[in-house]
Amino acid sequence: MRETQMSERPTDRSDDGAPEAATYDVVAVQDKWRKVWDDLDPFRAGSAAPGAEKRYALTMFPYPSGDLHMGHAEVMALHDVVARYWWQRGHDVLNPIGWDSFGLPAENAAIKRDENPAVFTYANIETQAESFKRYAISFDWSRRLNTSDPEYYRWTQWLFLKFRERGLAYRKFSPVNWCPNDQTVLANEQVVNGACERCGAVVTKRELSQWYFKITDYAQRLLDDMEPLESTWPSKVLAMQRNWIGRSEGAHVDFDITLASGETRTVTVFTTRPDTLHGATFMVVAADAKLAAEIVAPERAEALTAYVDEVRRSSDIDRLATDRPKTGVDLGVTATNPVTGEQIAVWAADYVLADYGTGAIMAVPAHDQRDLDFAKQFGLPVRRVVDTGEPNPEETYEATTGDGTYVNSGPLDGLGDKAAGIARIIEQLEERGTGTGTVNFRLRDWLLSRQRYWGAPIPIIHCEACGEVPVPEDQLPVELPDLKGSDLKPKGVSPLAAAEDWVNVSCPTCGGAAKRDSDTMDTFVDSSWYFFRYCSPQFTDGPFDPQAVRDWMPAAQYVGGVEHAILHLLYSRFFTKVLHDMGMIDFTEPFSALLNQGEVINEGRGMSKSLGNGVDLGEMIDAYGVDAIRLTMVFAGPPEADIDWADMSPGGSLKFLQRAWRLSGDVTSEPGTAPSDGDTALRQATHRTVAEATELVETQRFNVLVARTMELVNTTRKAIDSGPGSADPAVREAVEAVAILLSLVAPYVAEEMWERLGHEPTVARAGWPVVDESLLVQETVTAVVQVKGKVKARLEVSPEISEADLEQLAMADADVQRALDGAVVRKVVVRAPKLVNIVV
RNA sequence: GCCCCGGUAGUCCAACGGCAGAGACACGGUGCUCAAACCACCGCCAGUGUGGGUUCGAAUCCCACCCGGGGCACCA
Repeated sequence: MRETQMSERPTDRSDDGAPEAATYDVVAVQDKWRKVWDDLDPFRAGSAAPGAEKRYALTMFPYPSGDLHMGHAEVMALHDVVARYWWQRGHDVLNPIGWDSFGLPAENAAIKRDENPAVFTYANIETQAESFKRYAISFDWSRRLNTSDPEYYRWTQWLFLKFRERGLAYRKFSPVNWCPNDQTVLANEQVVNGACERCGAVVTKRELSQWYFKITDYAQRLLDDMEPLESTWPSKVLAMQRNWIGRSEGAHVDFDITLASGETRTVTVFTTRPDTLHGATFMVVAADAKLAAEIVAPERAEALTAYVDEVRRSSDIDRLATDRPKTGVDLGVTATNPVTGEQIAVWAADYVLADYGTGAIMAVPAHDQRDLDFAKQFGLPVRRVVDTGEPNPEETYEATTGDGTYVNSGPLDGLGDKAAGIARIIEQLEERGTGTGTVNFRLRDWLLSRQRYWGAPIPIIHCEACGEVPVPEDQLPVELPDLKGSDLKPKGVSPLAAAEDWVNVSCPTCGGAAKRDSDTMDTFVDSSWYFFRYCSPQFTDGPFDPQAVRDWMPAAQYVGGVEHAILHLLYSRFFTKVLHDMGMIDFTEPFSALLNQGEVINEGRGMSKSLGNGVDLGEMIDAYGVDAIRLTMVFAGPPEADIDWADMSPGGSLKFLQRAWRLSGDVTSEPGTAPSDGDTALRQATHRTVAEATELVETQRFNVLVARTMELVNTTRKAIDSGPGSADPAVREAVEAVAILLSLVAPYVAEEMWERLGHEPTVARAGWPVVDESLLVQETVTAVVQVKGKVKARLEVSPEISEADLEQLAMADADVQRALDGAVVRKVVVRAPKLVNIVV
């Protein structure tokens, strides 16, 4: 990182007694107020005045992998501006904190250290809690929860069983993503570019029997319910979710395949272009799907097996390579095109995905580049059925995908409208019973089983006689057995399976010998409902107290990283809808507004051990103090933009805070002095700043809020040194406003200022200054006179001036007349009281 | 390939379609000092990525392109 001017201590001292500007001792101030706040407990939800509006300020709970880092510092600083602002506005605020404390890092650490993951986990939680307190986030510390506490995961398990009762949790045997490094399966959402989202290992496939949540049942609602979030969620997140859900309209079309045995088998394909059915000249099925093996002609079976082996060997990463030549194998059977009656070849290829649509496609090479590449590779026929006016793809091997006039398409010929073409074909297919209009989603069900130890056990008992038996509710939680060290080593099956005493139980239904399900749940299950639990963390009659949830939810503001766009945020929305359908809540979206903060990077790149460009939060706080670090984070730029720490100057932030603090020592009037006799210009500046600050916080322009506060500090400094002087009541009013504004960002110095101004703690609950509207009214405003858009004169006018008067004044101005130079005025645009534009 | 977000002084960033500069960093100067740091004051630097369009007027709206960052991607 860039050289920063670090002093030994965050305060500058001189060795001799030379005159110097007063500074406060950052460390002493932090120690002092920590204790006071611990006693006052000022942020307890429910502590606002009776009848206060309730606001839920939520921030994504941390994973306890170590101490807090720069990223936490940023997200919490931004989040806390909003939470503290709401308190100042008199709202009742719920600002809870807890830990997402199940997960692999703790388990891996436990294997290394030969201990139980709880040791590492709970030690880190204490470290982070202490750091959060030092960092002065306005949490309600009475609501702490950890997802790894049995009293929490009891309800995670309970929810799983409720989902299962509703048919939303089920087990199936199918190919799954397998991380060979973490030795567990992964959800689709956790596979990024063919690699494990957590560890980066290349993901392979396995066939396993696993638990799934039926999130696909909610695909359409997850899509539809985004509409009201349009103005309060980042469009990027909405776009990513839409993309992930991947709705596409089209048709299922049935093709009859004549098998080698002479039997006929109907295979359904999904297409978004049923209108091009007349151009379907061959069919392709996913090579790795069962279907391929079932329909292949005997003499082609060996070739198919060889091909499938080849495909299996290549990882998803290889498959992602663009411009890879098309590969495939002829299955030796033919299908009947349902509209043309033609016999077309059936191939297997890896460019058709087994788990999208039906795993089989009709290939229309003329109008799909992938199909065309395949046709070219294997010499399959190409037939144009839409004339787009472009060169014929039969000759150019450039597929045309746009609109055009149908040709070679029987009844569609001559039609020029795609929508009509699609509608007509679907109608025809439905009449004949060979197809139907349909909607397809890219979203897959959520695979929730994990073959690891440190998670919530799946509360199911497998009995040979009774099958899957849910653990009775009164036996929840199913607690983890106390395993440690090598017992936890990943071996491809859950470590729980080897815990004989734990896994062998009697069946709750028949009493016979049975085994517990030895998998644990994906930790994203834990985090899909923690924000409900926060509303009543000690509740024992259910996952949450319905009244408490009614009081606080949906969360008014959720702050966290965009990396959860299609993971946590999608899953939480799904959980909320299910809870709604269960009748447990009366809303369907958990988070009314979402803010994605940017990342803290260094020298243009993400901080990482390998780059050696990490910045240590603890060291930064030791060098500059909590307030300066928080201020730097908030002032850096718009909250959603990345912060390059190399461009930041925490030293400058500290300098500003010292400057603001100094003001509080210069105020000589008594606390409670009425400001009405104070200097009007300074009063106007104060009230304008507060009015604007209100707007700025509410529109999340926190960096500008800081700039406005700096401006007020500068103005007040001038008023003290070369204006009305330190005794003027307006100076007190201004400095008190500065303290309150700063309390959102720099709580320690704000508190110190508040005390020096003669007030009792805590400034955090002092209340937002009331704006005197009359002080916002300006006696004169500057009107700009433009000639052809160029400024030629400025006039001081009344804000109430009429358009006619302003025009007259403008035309009479000497500079304007000179600029006009006798030219003919064609038009005069008047926007009283601010502007006149004369067009010549 | 498709979809988002961004491009304004040396740097980080402001600017309801209406004076391009709020704030800060860095830099320079003056005062204070033996000197420096600190502090106070003053100064400094851009016409808004490029090309068109709309408009009385565009950093802002529209179109095309360039550059940077991110997301999705053999999704039928």
